[in-house]
Amino acid sequence: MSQLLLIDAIGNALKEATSAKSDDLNVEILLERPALAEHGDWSSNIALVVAKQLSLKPLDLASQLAEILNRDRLAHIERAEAVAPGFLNLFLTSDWLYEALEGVLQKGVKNFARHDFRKEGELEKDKPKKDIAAQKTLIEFVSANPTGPLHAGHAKGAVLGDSLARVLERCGLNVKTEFYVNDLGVQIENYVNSIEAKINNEEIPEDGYQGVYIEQWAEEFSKSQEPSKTASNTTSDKSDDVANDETSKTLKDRSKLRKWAIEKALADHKEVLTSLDIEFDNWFSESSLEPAIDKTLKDLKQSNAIYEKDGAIWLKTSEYGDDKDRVLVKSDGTATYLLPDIAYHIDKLKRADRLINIWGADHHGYVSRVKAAISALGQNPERIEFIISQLVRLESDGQEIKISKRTGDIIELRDLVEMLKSDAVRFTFLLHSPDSAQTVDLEKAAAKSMDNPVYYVQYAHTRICSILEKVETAPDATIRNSVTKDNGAVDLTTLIHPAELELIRKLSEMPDIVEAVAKELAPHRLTGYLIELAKSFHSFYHDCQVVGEGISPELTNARLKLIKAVQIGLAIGLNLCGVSAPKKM
RNA sequence: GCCCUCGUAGCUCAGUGGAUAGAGCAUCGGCCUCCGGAGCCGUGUGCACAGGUUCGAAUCCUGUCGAGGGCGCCA
Repeated sequence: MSQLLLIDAIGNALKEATSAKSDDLNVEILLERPALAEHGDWSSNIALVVAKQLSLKPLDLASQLAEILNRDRLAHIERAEAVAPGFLNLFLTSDWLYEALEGVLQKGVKNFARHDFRKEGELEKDKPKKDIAAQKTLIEFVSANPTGPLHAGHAKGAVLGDSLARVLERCGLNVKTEFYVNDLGVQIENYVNSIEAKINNEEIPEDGYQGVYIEQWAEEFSKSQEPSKTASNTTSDKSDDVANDETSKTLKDRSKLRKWAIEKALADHKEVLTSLDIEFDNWFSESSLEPAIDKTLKDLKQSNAIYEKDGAIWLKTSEYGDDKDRVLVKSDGTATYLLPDIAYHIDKLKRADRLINIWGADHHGYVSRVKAAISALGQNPERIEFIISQLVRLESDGQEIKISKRTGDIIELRDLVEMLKSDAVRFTFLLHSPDSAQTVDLEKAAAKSMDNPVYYVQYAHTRICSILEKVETAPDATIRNSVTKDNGAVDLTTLIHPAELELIRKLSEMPDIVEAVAKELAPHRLTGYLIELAKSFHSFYHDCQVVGEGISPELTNARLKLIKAVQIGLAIGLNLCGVSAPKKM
């Protein structure tokens, strides 16, 4: 049952009811699912919206529309009802639910709740799907500096970005994910200095990195340099060392250490991200931008967007809404972080039509600067969208966990995954809006209890698998044989229990939810929906036995179809969250 | 001081201008001869405050108060 048919029907009724005056009536008819069952399956506010410009009373118009719809007796529409102050409520016959159920089973995990926005352009008003589905979308997230392990603060951006990419992909978009590696600049030198200091048993410098990993990695590096352990694969390095004098040897060692340290951090990032089932399509190295950085500076100069003051080069960001101008090149001749970042965005704009950046709230000040630079270079800043994720607060036993980068007192992402497990990390951090300053209680998030929605949802999937297994392995041959195989005809009209109908209804909402997540870039709506779907299933499970004595084969077969469809929905939803759909728990 | 985000139930949070503002947890009380009780059902309380726009505002606008983040020739 397509909403389009209903919208069409209302549109025709509207034309008929207002024939004389509706020539320039240019409104979009929207349907919504009323919160209350007594308000029907679908509801439209169209009469309220257009009444004024037609100088009619909303309720009168709605009544007229209802009359026309009832008179025409369209398929699937049981009745239409006008209700104060002017809503038009549609009640559908229950066969639309059975059709919806069949549709889920036909489409299966592969195609249910899948869209192709590139073809579905006509429905939207303010933001056409075709626009959303620009040819290529590049979504950048995490992008932590390669100066140490990822920490708990990176979790939200990581799961947000990855799940969003999954959802956009399911909506037919060409999506690529990217991790920007800041492997240039002072923070890298500070990092290398810190490891070097540890190697030489010296104090870590003032502006260095303090974490315990520095010591461990220093040790690891030292070990890797011992000839006995590296002889097999570093012969070229050895010969180089022997051939050179002391100074160049030091430089060589330094550059070797830098390379090793960056790769070490990257490997560490990849490892923990993989444990969260996150694989980036591209790891983009800042150092690969060096030629582009010069060009960007020249282009900015040509655009008259920069000037010199106090020996530094400034970008006129204040002309584009920033509160002050910003330095691009410091008086010592080195670039600030902003310059390569501009070059990076220019590069990305060449590779994709639409950019999505997921940044932590601590970087939001950069939004206006990057946009300013993009504008100055003649590009459309609207092509870059930012999701600013508010900082997550961690609690343990109700006490906030203070983190301090200075002292290295942080919770590594690895520890978080170990504590909560990947599924719980992903679901928990997807639970709330990026705009919400979410508080995560570690004990609660780790608990395998009712407190923890991820297990509640997974448990629904497990229960379904358990029932299906029971049927397939039933010792009673009559049960096994009475179950209709996938292609057989099953009478779904035996599904009349409120819990059954509610479950189908909830399941049928899923395509809309997936679409909304993609349009609003709001994965938390998906986790919220999955909790609702699981709740509907658990209620059904409690009220309606699928197999057993006293359940007719017809009913068993219909209910089996129902739970298989729900299984499809749960599997899709969990997968979009990056969470497993287990058969057993 | 300026900018961004937020302020909804005791707590953690949903709520694309719509109808009686919802979940979970916590509290209290029910439900296992039954497919996995990691479950189900019931039980009160709330839109920070003040204006405005609108037929209709938790939602949009303005102001006040409060929280977090930012405002560096750091990243």
